[in-house]
Amino acid sequence: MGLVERRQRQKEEVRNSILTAAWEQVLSEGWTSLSIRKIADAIEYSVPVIYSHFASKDAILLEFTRQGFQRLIGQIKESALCEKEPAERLEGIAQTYWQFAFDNREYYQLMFGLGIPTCETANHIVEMRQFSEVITTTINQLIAGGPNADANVYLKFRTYWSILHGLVSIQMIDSTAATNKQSTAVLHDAVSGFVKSLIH
Amino acid sequence: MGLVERRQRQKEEVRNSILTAAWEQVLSEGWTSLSIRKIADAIEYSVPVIYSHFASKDAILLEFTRQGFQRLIGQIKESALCEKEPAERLEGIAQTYWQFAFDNREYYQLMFGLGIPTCETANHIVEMRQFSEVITTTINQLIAGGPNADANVYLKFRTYWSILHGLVSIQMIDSTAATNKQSTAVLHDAVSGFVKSLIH
DNA sequence: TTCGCTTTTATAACGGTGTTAACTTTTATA
DNA sequence: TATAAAAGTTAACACCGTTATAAAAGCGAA
Repeated sequence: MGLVERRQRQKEEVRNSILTAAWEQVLSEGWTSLSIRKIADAIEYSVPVIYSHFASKDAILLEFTRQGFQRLIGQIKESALCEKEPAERLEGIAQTYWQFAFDNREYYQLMFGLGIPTCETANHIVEMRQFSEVITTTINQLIAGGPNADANVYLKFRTYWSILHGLVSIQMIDSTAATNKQSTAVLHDAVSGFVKSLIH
Repeated sequence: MGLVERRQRQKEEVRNSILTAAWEQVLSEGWTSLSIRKIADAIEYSVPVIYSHFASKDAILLEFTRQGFQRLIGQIKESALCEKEPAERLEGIAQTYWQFAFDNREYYQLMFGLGIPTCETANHIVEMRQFSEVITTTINQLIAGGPNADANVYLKFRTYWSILHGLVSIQMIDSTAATNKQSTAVLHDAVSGFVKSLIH
């Protein structure tokens, strides 16, 4: 008798309905006004049911953070496969990162904006490490054999990521200021500058 | 009779006590757990008194944002005076910006972290425009007569600012990762790369 | 089928938040 | 001294996250 299995499946369904209801609220009202009570209302269950699936509101946000990183790393790996040359790969990753941020503003804001993932929470997200790995590997390929072969790769990764994050968040702050074309030009400018500094 | 003046002075004192009480709370517990009620408790007044000085909690946060920009622009102008050469000036401003962010983590997080100042709120802060002006002017001095004299200065400003903000916020996310010396090295690296791209 | 046990779900409360309406006290003026 | 204005307080409203407690439902054994 697949009784316990059916129950498991039903539980899973409720869990998913919680997440989709939460996501709809985030899309229509933003992260700040997301509330457990409104989720309960939307899925037509009482509040404590939510707490039998998630330990706290933060746990729900963490789940979305995880999802966000999963998406991001998926798209980045995909774009990394397209380019053979490390230099072009770094350019492609940058474009993908940028695209992700503005295709998924809510995700990006949760992942890096408010909340500010501390070292503890961020390190618990496996996908974050993958993100770091893909880029670090590419940088390594780029500088191997060059004049900067002895550079601290982790520091270089941080610089690269900083450039991306900085450009994205400044663009998000005043998104009316520059056109999309201008902004991607800035992105290209900054990244190519970084790449040049690595191989010269 | 300096009666109305005395009252004005007393009102001002209460206003200041609100801000200092709020600031103490922020220092000890962070922005998220700052509350009107706790402020009222600290200054030994009832809650509505606070609302006779500030229209809302956001108004209090806005006041601190203003203060933050005031400090930042003050320190930046000071450091800009030290250096005559535009290239070194940009280096100095970057160091000052970095220093400000980590000397005043709470300010920086309020100004750029949570909340994410939208274009509307940010533009109402006069000091923000000054910030933009000082840097834009310096960039202009740097590229005038060079091979990039026709570059879009505003875009270049955005790139510069993005580099700074990116480095600072990534450093804040995992502040245990790199030593201060390494981080300022990264800062120098990134900024000098930017400067080179402007004059070559 | 009915009893009892376990799982699931709901009600209601606790302590907290920002905000404001209504009331009281103090203060200064005519 | 009466009166109008200012200052301040109490208490409420409508929320929030979280949880203790009670009710309902589902299921196995008698």
